[in-house]
Amino acid sequence: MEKPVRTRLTRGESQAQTRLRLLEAARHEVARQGASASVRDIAETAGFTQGALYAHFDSKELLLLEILREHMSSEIEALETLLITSREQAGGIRAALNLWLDALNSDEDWALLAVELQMHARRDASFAHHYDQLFDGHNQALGKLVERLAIEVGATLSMPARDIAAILTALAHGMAIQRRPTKRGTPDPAGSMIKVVLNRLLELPDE
Amino acid sequence: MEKPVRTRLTRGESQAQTRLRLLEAARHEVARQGASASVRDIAETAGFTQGALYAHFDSKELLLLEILREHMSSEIEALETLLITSREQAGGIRAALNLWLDALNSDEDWALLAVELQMHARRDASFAHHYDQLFDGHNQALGKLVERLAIEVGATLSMPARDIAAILTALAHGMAIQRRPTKRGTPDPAGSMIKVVLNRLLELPDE
Amino acid sequence: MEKPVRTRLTRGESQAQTRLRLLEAARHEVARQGASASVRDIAETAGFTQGALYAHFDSKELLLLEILREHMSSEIEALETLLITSREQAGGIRAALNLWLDALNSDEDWALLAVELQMHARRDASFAHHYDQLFDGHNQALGKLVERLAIEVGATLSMPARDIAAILTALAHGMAIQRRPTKRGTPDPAGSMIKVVLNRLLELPDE
Amino acid sequence: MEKPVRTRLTRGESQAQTRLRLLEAARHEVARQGASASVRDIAETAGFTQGALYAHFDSKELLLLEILREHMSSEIEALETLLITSREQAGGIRAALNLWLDALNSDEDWALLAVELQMHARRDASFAHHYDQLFDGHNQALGKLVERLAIEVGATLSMPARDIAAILTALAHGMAIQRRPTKRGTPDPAGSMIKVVLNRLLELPDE
DNA sequence: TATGAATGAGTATTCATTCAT
DNA sequence: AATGAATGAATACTCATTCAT
Repeated sequence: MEKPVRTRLTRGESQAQTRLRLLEAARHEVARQGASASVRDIAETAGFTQGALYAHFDSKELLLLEILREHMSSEIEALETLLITSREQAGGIRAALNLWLDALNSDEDWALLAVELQMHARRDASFAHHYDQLFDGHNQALGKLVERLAIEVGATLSMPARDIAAILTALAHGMAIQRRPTKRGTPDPAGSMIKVVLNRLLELPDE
Repeated sequence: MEKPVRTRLTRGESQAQTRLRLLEAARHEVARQGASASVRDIAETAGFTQGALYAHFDSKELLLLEILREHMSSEIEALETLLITSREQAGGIRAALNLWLDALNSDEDWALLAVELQMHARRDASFAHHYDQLFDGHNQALGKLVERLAIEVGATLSMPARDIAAILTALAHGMAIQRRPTKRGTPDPAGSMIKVVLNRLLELPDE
Repeated sequence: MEKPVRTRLTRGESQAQTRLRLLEAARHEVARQGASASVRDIAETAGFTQGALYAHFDSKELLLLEILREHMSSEIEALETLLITSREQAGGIRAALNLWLDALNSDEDWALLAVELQMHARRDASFAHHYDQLFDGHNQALGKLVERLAIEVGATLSMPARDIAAILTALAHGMAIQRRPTKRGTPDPAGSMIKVVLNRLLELPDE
Repeated sequence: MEKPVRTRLTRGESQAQTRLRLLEAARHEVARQGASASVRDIAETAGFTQGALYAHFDSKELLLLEILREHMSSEIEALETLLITSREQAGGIRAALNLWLDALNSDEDWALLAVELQMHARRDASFAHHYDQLFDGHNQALGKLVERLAIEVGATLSMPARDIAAILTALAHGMAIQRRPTKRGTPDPAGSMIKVVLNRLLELPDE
């Protein structure tokens, strides 16, 4: 209709911007509707067409995997920060551990997205390849953090750190799907259970 | 497949038989395709029409819920048996505990079905009502078993038995979706992890 | 399940009773759901099976036609009574005329049923045969009443009485489908419009 | 049917053309089968898929409503033209009035479509919203025409013009569903009845 | 006479994906 | 690079009707 006047983006810039807007829209729609958000909705929210979406991502699931990847990496980063700052902070490592687990457990929406992609991976071998790569990377990173945490609190690991990481993830996922949508404000009982489990695995007494 | 010997079935018998064949077919198809198995496939496998299926079950999900219910109740039964026989057997309670957990964890297909129905319950409030009822019942029964087990092994429970049951279920579900379809015979690493977690929660030393 | 103890009905009595209960149930369900009430619902309400229903009526529509027939004949009867009693009553024929039209117009549910059966008759020639027979009979009876009414009030008919009857019916049906389900107690504007039309056709002044 | 000459359509043109073809097909199928024409049939007749149909219209009923809307607006237009040209023509206003009513009454198929959508509106509140809007607009426009017509013929209105419009519509609908498919060429008796009614409501003598 | 299990063809609607422009 | 119209196959579910018992 109207001729848009733009401050000339280079091809690359514009391409990257479109991609970002698609990812942002996907994040928004997945938060609202879960992984069953439709490609149409995501594209519309981004202000683009479905075709544009497919120009940037080979499938709906690979788009969702991308936003999961970003979330996971920022989660790891946050945990690292927490681990570092806790040393210098009041309350000591124990308080930090609590914060850590709360962070791990807080993202119900993300856990559900991960579950749905994991289920999809079971059915689609080619997608499984991509998913596993992401999962393994995340699990390894989480394992390293657990290791550092154990050293920090002077705990002995009763099993490989990677396995503990896998347990924590499984537990978070398993509890996320159990949870019925709760009243806002209600503290989530899943959180405290996960804490107890980790304490036990690190052979620490409960609080 | 087989030529049925029709020694004149009464109406009630025939109805019950149809119902059983539908449940059997559902079990088979769900094992193959997961909960996304279509009503058409299930009905066809059973050798009936879709209409017949709906004459016996109000919705696809309620049919799947039914087979999950049967499985859960036979699982509880098996665990009870295990608990009783272990007392009199060699190897003592520890060996029994291992068997117990293996049993809990071995049913990957069932865990996946439970996960899919749980996800469905999140989206459909009326189904959630039915699902929750089943889940709560199962969790309570499992909790009671955990309690008896703790007494048996002389362990102290660090949290309500129901919570431990919920954790075990969450863990089994969470690990089931992590697993890729594996070669038959491969021992499943998830099993040993769950064992460690339960040991820790019961404050028992690992083996 | 249980063996019913009955005071032995003859075959004919029991048959007639079943028929009556089916008709009664049909009336009830049609009042609730309209002509789209399902055969299953009707049979269940009657306490019988669908098969029993088909033993008594050749099709769903012929059952509905039957209850429409009964209603129409009792409607004609009521109008005749009204016509007779009005002569001897205070308020004279004018008051009676009003009552008459209110009666004609009051049965929204029946009008809707008639409309749905009429639409069905357009699509199904064999049913049309039955329907037309009923309709023509009713129209003729209504026409005769209009004639007597005209004599009673000393009016001149500007067209064949049968045509006036057809117009009244068409108007009642046409207004019934225009109406949205209204609050109970709200006086229906359609009623007064029909009155004016009849007054005009009888060349009477409005009130 | 015809070989389209593709002088390169713009996207908008092509979209509009598809829409038109769908509407055209809907008109055709509705004329043949009534409002119960299936989405599948309509889409096939148009030469598209069901999906394409749903890309253009939110539901089957909204598509049908659209073709009813177009018909109603062209009907109003035709009546306006008739009203204007009648003044200057031989036969005077009386002849015009006859033509007018014939036009009003002639479209049996459309009346039936309106009836079916009206019945659907009774069952579906959200559709009722759309339908009522169309109906009210049409009724108002028709009322204005009745008013102008009354002035033209020097008649006094015995009730609000809108009510007369509603009566005419109800009568046309009510007669349309009464009618059995007639032999071509047979003059429709419904027409003359409606004429008499309008004459009476305008307090004009019959011809 | 009444049963009720089973049929089978039907319905509207949804969706990720493609491709000519 | 982005469009967006169109695809086509799949989905759960409904219903009047039949028929062996």
